[in-house]
Amino acid sequence: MDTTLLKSSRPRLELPGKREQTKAQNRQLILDAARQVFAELGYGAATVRDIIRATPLASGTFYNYFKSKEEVFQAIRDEVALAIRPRLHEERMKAETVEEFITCTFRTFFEFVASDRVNFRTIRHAADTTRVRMDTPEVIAGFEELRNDIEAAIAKGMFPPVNADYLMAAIVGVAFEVAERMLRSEPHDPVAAAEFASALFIAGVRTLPYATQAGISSGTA
Amino acid sequence: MDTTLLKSSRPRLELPGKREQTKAQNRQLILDAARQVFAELGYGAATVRDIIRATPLASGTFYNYFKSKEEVFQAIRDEVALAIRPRLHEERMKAETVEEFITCTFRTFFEFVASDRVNFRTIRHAADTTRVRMDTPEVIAGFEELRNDIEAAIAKGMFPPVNADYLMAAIVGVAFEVAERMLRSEPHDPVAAAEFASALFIAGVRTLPYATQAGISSGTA
DNA sequence: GAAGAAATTGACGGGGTGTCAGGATGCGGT
DNA sequence: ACCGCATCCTGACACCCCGTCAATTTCTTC
Repeated sequence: MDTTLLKSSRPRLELPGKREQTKAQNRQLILDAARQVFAELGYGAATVRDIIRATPLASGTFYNYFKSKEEVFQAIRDEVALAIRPRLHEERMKAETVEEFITCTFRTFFEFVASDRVNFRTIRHAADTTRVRMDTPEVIAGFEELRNDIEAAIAKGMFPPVNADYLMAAIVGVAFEVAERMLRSEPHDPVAAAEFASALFIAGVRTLPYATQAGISSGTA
Repeated sequence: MDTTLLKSSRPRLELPGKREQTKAQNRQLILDAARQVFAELGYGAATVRDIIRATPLASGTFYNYFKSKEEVFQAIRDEVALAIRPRLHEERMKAETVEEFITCTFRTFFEFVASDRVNFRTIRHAADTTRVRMDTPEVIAGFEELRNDIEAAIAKGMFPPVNADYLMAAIVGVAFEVAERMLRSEPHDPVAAAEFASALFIAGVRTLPYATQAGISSGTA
């Protein structure tokens, strides 16, 4: 569709070459079909054949681009993770207080989810109760970035020395689970969700048990 | 195996009848095999044939007991939910303070997970990053019971009037995600996990935005 | 334009799915 | 003890999905 500078403008520096072009196009065809099919049937019920059938390509071609439906799913998730991760990291780096750190994390996340629920619907089957969550390398990297940011904030004295691993896990758990609830009621209200989650953690980090490694001791009363 | 009072003691009130017996036994055979297979291959890769092969039964017999591998999985999850749900509810009913309410919830949950990781491993593939979470009716009932308990606590004046739905979601999210982390490092320390999660929420509920329906207003500063 | 590289196609062997007719087995009545 | 019935078990079957591969088409390069 987006055939800008195909043969209209100067074919100056590397015009992609028709080979490269259809390659990128086919990949996109498959990804779009997969999003469609996953949203319709749910990840579990969807099949590589379903995806390729929603495409003008032949079944064998699928395997030139992805090894399995799992890998397509990963690619879709990675797209999402790559879109949001830098934003989250950047905002957290600018934070100078606990409040800013927590608030901007949740604010950005919930707003992203609300605006991108097509991708998030992919994860759940409509009529089914099965939820599939795939922690792709990109997603895991996002989690670890959060943990690193927490550790950096502790080092700066911004956070008390809490267990960064558990705090990261808790933030992730609340973010995903509350997002789920948020999507369940129209109209979506990412601001309310973010305020809720932020308040919980802002108060929480002040009283979390301190733990440099694995020891436990109560924080401030 | 457990053939107590089969033909030794008085065959008084309804001895189950051989038919019923083998039926219950076959069901258990399938469930045990399924637990084994899921733990070994992961839910996604496991197949009805794998399960039935780990059993002396024929393939067709499987479908006399369950419609699909999904239904077996549900049955297993329901067993777990039924085992822990009454315990959680009972302890929360006894709670007279926010601290007790929160603490006993997490304490019981994490100790259960640590002692029952066979069932929890079922949910994750060993080498794979795909996580499957199935919210069966029993599990959902457990979530709603938590929300009801929260609402009851609010009515009693024990909790401030927070958004019970979000609070429930947050507790669930933290419980599952922190449990995941807890299981990742040996030896498991459910006490530390519970202390962490409890501290977070005990402080949190004091400052959560109050919301009777969907409105938002800050709680105590 | 021809030779070569690269990508596409669809048929194929292997295996999983759910079903069903036929056989086995416990149950109740005589 | 035996028979007829209902129930359950069995494994073969038809169908579909998977991933591969030789043949073919399409692009690139000289």
